[in-house]
Order: sequence, then C-alpha cells, then structure tokens
Amino acid sequence: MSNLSDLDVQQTCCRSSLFRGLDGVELDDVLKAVEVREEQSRAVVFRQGDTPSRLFLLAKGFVKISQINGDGTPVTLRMIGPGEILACVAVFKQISYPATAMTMADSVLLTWPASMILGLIDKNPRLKDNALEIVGHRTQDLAHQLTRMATERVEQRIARALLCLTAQVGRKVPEGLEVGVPLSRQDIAEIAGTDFYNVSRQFQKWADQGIIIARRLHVTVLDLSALEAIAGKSH
Amino acid sequence: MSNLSDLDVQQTCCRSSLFRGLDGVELDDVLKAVEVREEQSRAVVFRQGDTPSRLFLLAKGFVKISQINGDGTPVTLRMIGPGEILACVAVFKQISYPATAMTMADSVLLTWPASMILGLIDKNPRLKDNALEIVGHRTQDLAHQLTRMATERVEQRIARALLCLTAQVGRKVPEGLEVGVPLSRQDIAEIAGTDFYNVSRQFQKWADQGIIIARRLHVTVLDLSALEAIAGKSH
DNA sequence: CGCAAGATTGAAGGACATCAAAGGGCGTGG
DNA sequence: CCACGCCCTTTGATGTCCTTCAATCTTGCG
Repeated sequence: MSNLSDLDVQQTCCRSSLFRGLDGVELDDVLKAVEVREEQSRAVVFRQGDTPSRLFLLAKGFVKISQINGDGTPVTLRMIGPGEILACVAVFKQISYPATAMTMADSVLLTWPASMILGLIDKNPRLKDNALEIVGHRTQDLAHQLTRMATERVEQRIARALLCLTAQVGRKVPEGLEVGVPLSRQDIAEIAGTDFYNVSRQFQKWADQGIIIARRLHVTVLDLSALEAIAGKSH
Repeated sequence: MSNLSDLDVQQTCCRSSLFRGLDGVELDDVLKAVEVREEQSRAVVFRQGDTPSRLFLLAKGFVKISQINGDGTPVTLRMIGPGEILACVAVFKQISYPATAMTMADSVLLTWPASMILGLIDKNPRLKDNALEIVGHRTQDLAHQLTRMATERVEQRIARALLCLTAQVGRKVPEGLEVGVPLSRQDIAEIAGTDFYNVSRQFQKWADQGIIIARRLHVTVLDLSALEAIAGKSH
C-alpha cells in the first residue's frame, strides 16, 4: 500500500469534522501524536466490547461498523468513508465499543490514544463543539434509520442501501455507477437488515428490469432514478 | 394541575443531565429564564419539521417522541420520563425538530429559548460536557434499538416495550407492576414497530398464560421474569 | 483441474400485515 | 338514569412478505 505523505495526513486531519477549525499550534499537537495504520481489506479495527483505547480517523479506504445482537445476527449500523471519524462516542463517553469496525477495502487509518484525545477535548472548546456536532449528526441519522427499518419493506431498504453505497463509493463506469468496493450479497443484506437470499432475488429482479448489473461482489447501478423511486415509494 | 414550587423547579434543573454540576450563579441564570408550562395529556409539545425555538425539560408527566415517515406511519423513537431533556439535538445543531413530542399524561415542562441555551452552552464548558454526554447516550441507545428492530421478532419487541415502560412509569399494585400511564394498543404498537392487531393478539396470549393483565388503556405485568425471558430469547 | 466461497433458485412454511366485522367500556346528553 | 355514540379492542379470515432449508450453479484461484 502507498504510504500517505505528511501533507496528506495534515490535510486529512484539518479537514475532518473533529479537528476542523483548530489553529496551527493545536493541530501540531494532534499531528505529533498521530499513528498511521495501514490495513488490508477485511481487517478488524476494533471489536464490539473492547475498551476504547484509541480514536480513529479514516484517511483512505472503507470501513463497516456492525453490531451483533444476542442471536449472533450481525447488523451494519453504518459504512464509513474517507475523512470520517470512528468510535467517537465510545471514546468520548469512555464506554466499551458498542460495535465492531472492519475494513471493507485496503485502508489507511489515523489513530490517537483515547486518553490524549480526551485531554485535548477537555481544554479545547472548539474540539468540544465539533464533537457535539458529530455525535448530534449521528443521532439524527440513526433516528431516520430506525424509522425506516420499522416501516419500510425489504425492497425499499435494499434500494436505499444501494443508493447510499453509490453515493459514498460510487465510481463512474461506461455503463453507469458502480459500487467501488467489493461487497457480497451478505454485506448488503446486513446493511438493509435482511438476509442474502432476499438481496440476491431482488438484484435478479432489478437486473432483469435493467436497473442494475449484479456481479460477484460487485453491483453497477444503471438507472439511478428508478432506484430512487423504489426507495421513496409509499407501497 | 398542581403548580411546581420554585424549589421543585430548582431541584429538577440542577439534577437534570444538562444542568448538572453548574454553580449557583450559573444556575441562577438558568432559573431566571425558565418558563413553566403545564400541559394536559395528549398535547403536542413540538411538531416534526418546526424550527427549534425552545429547549424542554420534563419536570412531571410522560412524553412520547415519534417520527412520521413518508407513508404517514408513525414510529415512536422514545418515551421520556421526568428529569429528561427533549429536543436537545435539534436545539444544539439548530435544525428543525426531527420528530413530534406529545404528552401522554398531564405534564409540567420547563422550557427555555433555544438562543439562550446556545449562549449558555457557548460560554460554559461544563454545559458542553453535559450536552455531549446526553447526545452520546442517545446515539448508543438508538444504535441498540436499530439492531433490535432489524433482528428481533414482533413478540420480542412488544415484550421489550413493556419492560421499558414498566421500568419508566411502573407502579406497584397488589397484582404486580402496572404501566402507570394510559396507553392504547396503538401506542404500544408504535413503540414496538408493529400494528395494534399484533399487540392485541400478543396481549391476549400473555394474559392467557398469566404473564400480564390487559385492560383498556392499561397493562399490568404479573410475571416480569417471563417477559424478560421472552425479550431475551434467541428464537 | 478441483476446491472453496459466493451466488442463484425453488419449495415450503411461518410470521406478519391487512381487511372486515363485531364486541365492550366510558362519557355525554337527553 | 338510561341510551346513544365513540373509541378502543378483539377476533377471524386471508393473503403476502419474508425466512429458512436444500440443492445446484458460478466464479475465481491455487
């Protein structure tokens, strides 16, 4: 994997929602303490139940945050793209990670000790504002997801998952918009809150209608507006 | 409705998760600006989509926070008991209320202008810590709810709703533990993410088994551990 | 070429939503 | 005080959505 230059690291930090707006000196503190981790695809970043020893900022790649309930059924709470923070609530509140984070592509993570972040936040009001902003946004988002999970049918939820994925890691190809990270039907199912049988069948149906092209570990969306109509429709 | 004494108001504020830990002078500012509102049961406190002009702290009663999706299907995100804050994310982030709040019992609400709260938070790091704590807790909670909604069956979700309600507003009666606020089958259904037919049928089944007593707008739990077993069981 | 992981497809059954109809409880007005 | 009407609730019937199991197929890789 290609290493990130110091400049890349600096830019990623000062553009991130957490460190945004820090002045030069403060940012230097952050940069001095950073550790850069490179991970291959499908590597565990942290595990549900672990004590949060570190905060992460994804510089490059793609990460899945998923929770396992009592049954052992995994649910993906969120997919994380470059520039986003991982584990913020656990670190801020000093509770064990409520979910497991796994890279879905070769990734580069910037990471800091939790204690160091807590120290910084404590004396820096700007950081505290940013933290509140991030967590507030997460809360809103989860509330929407909950409402959708409670009221929408599987077809709509799968459509939404696809729309979200193309928005996050969509890559323009001649035929349309491809999800730029290899994801199995199972991966999609965990995002949509169903099983891979349903995803497979739904993909087949949409493929027949010319809405998508479904291949092993890959999907390309041909007709975005059709998907949006399905995701938005009442019944 | 019985008015709250000044002492009650003061105690409610300084015990609340938001104003906790403020010193006397700071708390005075808060108390000077407070407005006390008394609402009958089933009154709308704020409506989804409104701009967040005020922050609320429930002093007495019970409030339902529910979201309406595109279909018009309502989902209850949360039930709020005395001492808890309403609308915190909307006020902190200055976005329109993402849900509607309605009293489920005669209630007393303490309320402040959003602008005043924002000003206070801005100059008081303690308040900012508390705000972050509150929102972080909400995020965690919503993540759990989402996982459960995605993986659990209706029976388990109804059991959980009952357990949650008895924990929040349970009242000891000779037969067992009664939900101390009148709630229709429809209200319970919105919490559990289903319809009132399912709730009615499930209640009937549990009543036959001697686990609960179901009456019009009222439920009494006779066998708490049976309900817990149902809520926790894998299949 | 053969294996393993991913993906498809059919069949069967259960869980759940939906519709229809009718049965109580409670307050209001006569 | 009784009757009426409204809302909450129950209950059955029906059909659909979805899960689950089993078997087979495909794809990529060693």
